[in-house]
Parts: sequence; structure tokens; C-alpha cells
Amino acid sequence: MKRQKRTTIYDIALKLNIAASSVSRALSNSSKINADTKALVLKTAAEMNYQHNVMASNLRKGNNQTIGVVVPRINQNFFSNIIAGIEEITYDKGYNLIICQSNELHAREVDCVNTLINQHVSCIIISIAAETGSYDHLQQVLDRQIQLIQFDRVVEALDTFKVINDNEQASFEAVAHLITQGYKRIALLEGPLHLDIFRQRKDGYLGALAKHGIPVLAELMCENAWTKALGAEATAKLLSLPEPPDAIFASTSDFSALGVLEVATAKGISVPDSLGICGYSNEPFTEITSPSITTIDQHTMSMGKTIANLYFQEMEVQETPAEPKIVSIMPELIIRKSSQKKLIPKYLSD
Amino acid sequence: MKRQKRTTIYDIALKLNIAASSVSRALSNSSKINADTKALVLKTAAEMNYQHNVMASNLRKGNNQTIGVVVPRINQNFFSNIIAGIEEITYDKGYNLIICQSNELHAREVDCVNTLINQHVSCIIISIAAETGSYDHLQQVLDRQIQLIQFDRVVEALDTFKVINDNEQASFEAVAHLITQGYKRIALLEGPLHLDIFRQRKDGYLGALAKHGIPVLAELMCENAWTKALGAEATAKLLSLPEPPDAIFASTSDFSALGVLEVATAKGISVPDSLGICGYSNEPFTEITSPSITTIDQHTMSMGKTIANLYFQEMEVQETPAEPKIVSIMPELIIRKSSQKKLIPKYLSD
DNA sequence: TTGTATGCGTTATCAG
DNA sequence: CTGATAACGCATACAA
Repeated sequence: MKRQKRTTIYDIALKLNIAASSVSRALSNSSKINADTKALVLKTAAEMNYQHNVMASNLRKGNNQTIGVVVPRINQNFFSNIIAGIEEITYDKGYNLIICQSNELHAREVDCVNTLINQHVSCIIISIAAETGSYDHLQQVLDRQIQLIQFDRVVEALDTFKVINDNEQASFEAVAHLITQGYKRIALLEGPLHLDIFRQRKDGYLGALAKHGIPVLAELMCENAWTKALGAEATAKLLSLPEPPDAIFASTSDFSALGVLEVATAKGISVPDSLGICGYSNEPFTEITSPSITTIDQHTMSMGKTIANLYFQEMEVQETPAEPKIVSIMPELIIRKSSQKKLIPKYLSD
Repeated sequence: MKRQKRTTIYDIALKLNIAASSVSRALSNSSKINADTKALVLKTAAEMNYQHNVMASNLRKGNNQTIGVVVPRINQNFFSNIIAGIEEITYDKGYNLIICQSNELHAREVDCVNTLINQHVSCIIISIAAETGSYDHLQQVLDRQIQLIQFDRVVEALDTFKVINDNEQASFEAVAHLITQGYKRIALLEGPLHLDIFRQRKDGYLGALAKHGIPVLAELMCENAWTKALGAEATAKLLSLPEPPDAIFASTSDFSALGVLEVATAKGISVPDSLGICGYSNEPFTEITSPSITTIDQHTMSMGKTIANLYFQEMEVQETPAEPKIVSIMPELIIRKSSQKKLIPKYLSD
């Protein structure tokens, strides 16, 4: 079965015995068109089941009302919320969203970016994959005059718009909170340090310890503990140290914090009394573990909106190339039970 | 700053002093081209930083390697997993994915579908919004010869490809399991019954009761209890009945099951001993509540892959319009602690 | 306000 | 195998 020919503006023009350009003007709501002709065209278009061809229109106009998004994984709370936020705004602006996932693989990320370049999207919004690699593909985007916004996991060296969380400050506050609660040997679960976000979180941790005059102990810092399994593994090691920590800041994610909690529970170590825990991300489940897990909310949905708004406010019309801007969003420490030691009243502890 | 002109096949043709059509053939890997010219073109294209213009190509070819997806919410585990699954396949096939969310609103869903029609996507994959409404917009899709796949929440009356879970069978098994565990008064939390999936789940519930000769009691069936809050509310009512239920099947979602659990815990009712609970969806958190929640896994990721494969295997090339097909995926009952009553040994209970 | 003519970047057709 | 040319559907500069 052959695909049926679609109605074009020429078909309408023919039927009404007017010029195609008039039809075009009527449909695009131009000011230079008689109200009556416009009404007639609209009516006829509806009757003829006319559907605007965006591809042709975009080709002619040379711009494509489409934004590409590349994330490591679509089905991860953090990212799906951000995408939802972005979509909320772009939908209102009549833009489309093309979504790709890199699966944390650099090669695939490059592929996705190339696809989006081929599509001539107006803007690419990206959070880079964990796998290390060069950043030529992002430079390509800039070279081709396509707008680029990095978020969360950004390449600092590249001079682009960026929307990030203030990871360092958030981590600082989390660790300061643990210290205030009376924890003294605070361990850190780290993510891959070639990603800035994890370095920043580590800096926050170090800063808080320094501020409170607590010594930094190498044995309490575990590299690459960024999944539930790896978090559990690291915790098992930490808890069997001669002098185990009395708190663990799982700076990588709530999943690793969950790993911590499970190991502690299995070993009969009471949380928060003997071990304080703080995660990162405010995954829905942190609220319902027992005890509930203290964590950091990254305001993901609004982060997505911020990203999209950045494009529409500063980049959509680029008379002069807008000066790249870094927007920092302040995450929020959500204090729950896993970090609230039953404080010994002052008069007793003195 | 003006947007710099992009390199086109004409630029390449000019430089090499050959025809544009030859360049096109070389780039599209045609067979009717000399290997040497082809190599030369490819080399020159790379040097000139040529980038294929998909918009122009699609316009000319009249087909668009793009698939549109419309879901109620992107940031919902079930949907984001399905999208991830779809993307996995479409990526391999070189297709793009345009994603929209209806926010459960009918008007917005219609809007999304129209946008996708305007984009002339090859296929629309949709799970309809909860809000009731007409289905003209879906009929439109069919009328315009655009492939349509419905999944999960489908309009049965429309003769399209469908990928669904066997909700009835899954619910049947869940309730049968509760009965086997010794629960005798099993309540049902229902979703909006104009959505087939919720009707099917109810049918499964009724079927299991019938099979085991358990009377159906209207007072144990709660309509519209499909969020955590509504589930909690319904549970409070159920538990204050003169003869309260001894198990609750939250057929709507794990969130409502969580509502059940929280109310029960607050009232000091022991789960699973005095109250059995079964949810639906296998949200990550069901594993870590205490007690963990028995639920139904819908194999979402593979469901997404099934959907995409359906398109590529049966619909991409449509010599004759393919006969719509319904693919049913069998969900899996995940038995956890919330439904495992400590059975009283036979010799004591007799 | 309306019509005419042209081009956006490709690819398909046809003749060579 | 290669080149010339038309066409995909639309929007715009220009003329009327």
C-alpha cells in the first residue's frame, strides 16, 4: 500500500484559487493577511486535513525548534526528573526534545552528540558519561555554532553554559551536620574523581573536617564506592578497621548509603546511635528505610526548568554569542533519622 | 555574529569539480559510485567538516527516522524504564526518539500527538493519560498512515498494535498467593476503572476469589485508591470496619501499598501476621521497607525493547498494512515478607 | 494585502 | 559510473 500524498499548502491554494504564499501567511498567523482570507484558509485547511510539515519549514527557516538531551541513563531518578523539568518548559515554548542515553559509555556519548548535530538541533543539553575520554565531540558542538549547556557532570575546562549543584557547599553542610551531632570519625565514600562533582563533594568533606579541626585519615576515605554493592563492600572494610568510623558520608548516592545501612544492620550496629549515615540525592526510598536516611536534595525538577529557561532567556536569540554563564543551584540537606544521634544532655557529657 | 554557513554537498562538489549528485552517492554509500571518487569525497568531506543535513534528507526522502513517545510522566519509574528500553533498540537502528509527557491530561496528550504528527514521525508509541477523553487524536494518527503502538494503558476499542501486561493473570496469581498464605478477607484497592489495566486487575482479583470460593464483599473494594495518600485513606477506612480485612491487595501501585503499610504500622497492626499486603510494579523501594513488600514486576525494560522491536520487525516496512497484533507480557509475582504469614502448622490449626 | 519567484540541502530520475 | 535537473514543502524578498 502506497503512502497517501499529504495535503500541502499548494493543494489549499489551488482549491481556493489563491497563491500558496497567502496560504502560508494565513497558516503562520502573519499580520500581512486579510482576516477573511485567513479564516477561509484555516477552515479549508481543517477540511482538507492539512498538517503543517515541520521538516520542510525548518529546512527553509534554517532552524530547528528542537533540543537534544544526552544523559547517562534515562531511567535514573535524578536524570528523569531533570528531563521532566526540561520538557515542562520546552513544551510551553513549542520545542521538541530528542533524548539519548550514553549508558555511561564515552563512545556512545560521542555517537549521540553526532546524531544531534546531524539533526541540526538548536541546543544540546548534556551530562557527561562517567567513562573518561576526550571532549572533542563537545568542542565540535561549539564549533558548529550549536548551543551547548552542560549540567551536573560538567567538563570545567570547556567554556560553555553550565548548570550545577553547589556540591562542595552541600557536602560541607552534610559533614558539618554530622560533626554537630557528635560524630567524630567520619568516613567518606567517593565516586570517580575525574568527575568534578565527586571531587567537589570530597572538597566539601575535607573543608568541614578542617573547619572543625578534625584530622583527615586516609583509611576513612574509600575510592570508587558509588553503587549499592560497592558501598556495602567499602562499609564492610571500614567497619572491620581497628578503629572503625562512627559515621559514613556516602557522597556518591543514596544507593551506596543504602549499602552502608544494610551492612550495618546485618552486623547489628545501631544506626544512628553507633553509626551515622548521610547519603546524596534524596531518592524516594530514603524516606522509608528504617531508620530513614539523611540525604541531600538536588531540586532536580527545578534544575531541569532552570536549564531550559537558560536556553530561552539567554541563548535562543544569539545576536552576539552570549557569554557563557554558570548557574549554581543550592542543594538542600534533608536531615532524617540516620544521622540524629540521641544527644547526651550537656550536664551529663561535660 | 551571523551563523556561519554550513558546508553542503555543493561545496564539496565545487571543490572537487564533480557533480553534487556524485557527492551524494558517495556519502550515502551507494553502489553506483567509483571507489576512488568515493574515497576522495569522504576524505574531502571530513576535511571540510561536512555534516549531513538530516532535515533536508528526510524532506526529500519523505520519511523520518524518528519515533515519538507519549507517556503520562517521564519521571516515573515504570515509564522511564520503558523509555530506556525503547531507546536501547531505536539507537541501534539509527532512529531518534522524541519524548513528550501528557501529565495525565487529555488536552495535553492531544497536543503532544499533534506535535508528533507535524514532525511526521514514523511511529507514535503511547500510553494514554488517566483523564478521560475522546480518542479522535489517535484515530488521526492512523488516518495519517502513521504507525501507532499503544502500551500498558491502551484503548482496547482502537485496532492498533498493543503491548500490554497480562494484568488479570498477574493479579489472579497475587490474590491466589494471598489466599494460599491463609488470608481470608482480602481487600482491593482499585484505580480508575475507565482504564483497562485497572479493570483487568480487578477481574484477576475477582477470579481468584471465585476460584477459591471466597465471597466477594463490596465493602472490601475501594475505588480510586491509586496514590499513597488515597491508599492510606482507604486503608484507614478498611481497618475500622466491624470486620476488617486481613489482607490488602493494592492493585494500583506500590505507592498505595506503601500507604497501606504506613497506616497499619501506625495502628500497631502487625504485617504480615495480622495484615497481608501486596502491591504492584516492583518499585525499588518495596525491597527495603520493613517488612519488604510483595509486589508484581512488570519487566519494564524488556517491555520497552519489545515495543521497539515490534515496530522494526512488523511495521517499519509496510508493504501491506500489517495486521495489528497484541503482545502480552507476563508479569512476575515477587513474593516478599509483607504477604508471608507465619503459617500455623497443620496439626495445631486443625 | 496579495502574488511571483526563488532557495533551504538532499536525493531520485533520467540521459549520457 | 557520472552529470544535469527537478522535486520534497515551505517561507520570504520583492514586486504589484
